[in-house]
Amino acid sequence: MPITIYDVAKKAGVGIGTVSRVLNDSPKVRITTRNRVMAAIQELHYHPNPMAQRMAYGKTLAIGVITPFFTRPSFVERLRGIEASVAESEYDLIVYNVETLAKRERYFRTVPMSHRVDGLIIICLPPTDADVERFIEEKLPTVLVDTYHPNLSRVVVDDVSGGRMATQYLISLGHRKIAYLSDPLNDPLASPFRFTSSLYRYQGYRQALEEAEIPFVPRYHQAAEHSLYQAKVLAHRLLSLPDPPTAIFAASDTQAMGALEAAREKGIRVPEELSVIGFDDIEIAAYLRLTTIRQPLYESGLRSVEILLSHLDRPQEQPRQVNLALELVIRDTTAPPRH
Amino acid sequence: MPITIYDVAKKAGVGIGTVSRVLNDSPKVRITTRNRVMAAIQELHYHPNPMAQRMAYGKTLAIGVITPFFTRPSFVERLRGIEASVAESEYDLIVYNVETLAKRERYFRTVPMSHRVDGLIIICLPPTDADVERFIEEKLPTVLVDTYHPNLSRVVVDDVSGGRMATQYLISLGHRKIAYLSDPLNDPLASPFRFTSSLYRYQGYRQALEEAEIPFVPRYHQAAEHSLYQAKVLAHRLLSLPDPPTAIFAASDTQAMGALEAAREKGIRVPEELSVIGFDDIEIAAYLRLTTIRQPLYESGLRSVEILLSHLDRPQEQPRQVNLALELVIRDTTAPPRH
DNA sequence: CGCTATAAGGGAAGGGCTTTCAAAAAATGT
DNA sequence: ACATTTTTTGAAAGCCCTTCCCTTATAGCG
Repeated sequence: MPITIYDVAKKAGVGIGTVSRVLNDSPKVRITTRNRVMAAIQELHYHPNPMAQRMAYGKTLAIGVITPFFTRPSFVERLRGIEASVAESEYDLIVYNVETLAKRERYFRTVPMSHRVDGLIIICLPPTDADVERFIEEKLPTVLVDTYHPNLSRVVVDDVSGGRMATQYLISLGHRKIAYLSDPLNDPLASPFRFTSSLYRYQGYRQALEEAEIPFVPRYHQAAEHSLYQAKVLAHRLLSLPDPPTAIFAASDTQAMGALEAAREKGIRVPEELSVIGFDDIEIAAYLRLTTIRQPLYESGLRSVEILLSHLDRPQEQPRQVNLALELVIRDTTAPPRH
Repeated sequence: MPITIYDVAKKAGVGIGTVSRVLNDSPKVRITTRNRVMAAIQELHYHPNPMAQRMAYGKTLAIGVITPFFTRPSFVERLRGIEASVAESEYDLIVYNVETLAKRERYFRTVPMSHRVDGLIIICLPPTDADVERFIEEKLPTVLVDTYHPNLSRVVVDDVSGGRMATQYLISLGHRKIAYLSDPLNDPLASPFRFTSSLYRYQGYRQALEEAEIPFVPRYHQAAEHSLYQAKVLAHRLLSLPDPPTAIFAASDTQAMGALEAAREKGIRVPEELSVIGFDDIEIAAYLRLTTIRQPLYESGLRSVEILLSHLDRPQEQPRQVNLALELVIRDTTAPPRH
């Protein structure tokens, strides 16, 4: 019942090869013939069957993205960039959402074997060496976003330097009692997906302290599962210390919001009595007038697609790394400490 | 180079038909033969080429979802439900994100013709009659979520009743000066995607007022583009009226947050001096202790997939409607007005 | 005007699977 | 053990494209 290339060929009085050539803009078809074919296509409302095309091409014309995207606005923003970019290409975007370790395992194992996508983008989920070996064995071009593996292309920011940037800024304002509020850094139980950015930001924080010869106070580092609520709890703990910090560097804007909320509950004025700086610059940060380190989330999505498409064109290409710039965005939640 | 069904057949010493039967769990293959084939599959690490399967089946084994999902957390939550459900099926999930009218047009036109998906889910974007005609003509099973068309299956909530519920609750607390804060209701320019829920909630609001014989005050209805910031602006306007409302019903939790923020900026205490009620019960609402009308966002995604899969099994099925329940969630942003 | 060089087009092969059909093998009954 | 039924299996057809090879039409040239 559906119209095939044969119907078009018959109607136009040509062979199917010619129709296909018209479809694929092959130069070797006379303009008059082309017009005849085009007319037939119009008339029959013909649309080539994409599955047959994919079969013939030996490609799936699909790109997969594995992401833990629903827990944090930052993932969604990256995904938004990816979708925008894929939409401009001939590829479809297939989304695999990871919320559990089981699903992570499943997707990391089955997606490469199943040959359902021509290329893969992975957001924030660091693959193991074994995973990567599998990707390469299956010849599945893969690009990482906000995570790293030496054998895969990746789009990253320098989180260490971002951590330093934030901390240095607080120091430059005159702060010396600076806390770092994050998700768990090394505990695979508490952080099963092994997100790494908080750890690197922590390292930057430590570096900045050291450079300024400010001794690190272990109690000033508080970590818990990533959520607004948990962040608020941690901030309460920090602000209840006998010698509370005058500034809090939160590993994400979401966590910074928790800190702001805690301060509000304790009646501590921001930025007069407490400075807060976040990380990411998600949409709501501008609204809250939150000082933060901006990373180009949307752009990271765009760039990852760009790299992937280039790998798809040239399968032999070497992995490459794109570093996106971080930027300090000063708003209203940071100020010099009192006297 | 890739391993095909022929390699497996040769290795197992059977015909390709038999391999295919094993692959598809056909009952008519002897257990001994099946084992032999299985062994060959294992040994060769064979995975059937999905494109060839789709070609042979005449199906794409993909479900598309068209959504404006990146602007509001509620869309993401619905999408999360859809992904979870699709992941349990044999289908892939292809995401089409709509941010502009142009993209809406493009997806609504091309997705049905292109035969890239077997079924379609559309979130919050009401299709026109012409759109629906196209879906039906192309025999593309389609399910709507949070929007309506008589000829398509849909998963909805009763927004009118939700609007009443919210307003009645405020009235029951003793409020009589109740504002409604929403996105534009009828202006297609300001609301190009024709989201309808705010309008229905407004109708419920009006009904509740009428039932309580509270005259409707036009200035108490303020509308602007959906965003936290715009909502704050509107709330400021409401709170600066000569006779300001004692309660604000916001058409979404995001907008309720704007109202809370405005109150805070004006030094108006919530809930003592101002009650605020939202709609949706997105994640952050619990954290903010926001009173709201909960709608089952995640579940709406699950259910839509369920219906779609059933339509895919039985193409002749009649469109059906699933109504999900709304629920008043009382938290800390609502209280009786002061004396 | 005939011959060659080139452009254009027809049609078969191929891609990897499912499914149908007919043949072979096994099971059953006598 | 043989005929008959039932189960199991192999092979071919079909799904709808793209591409390659070869033929035919056109153009160019002497």
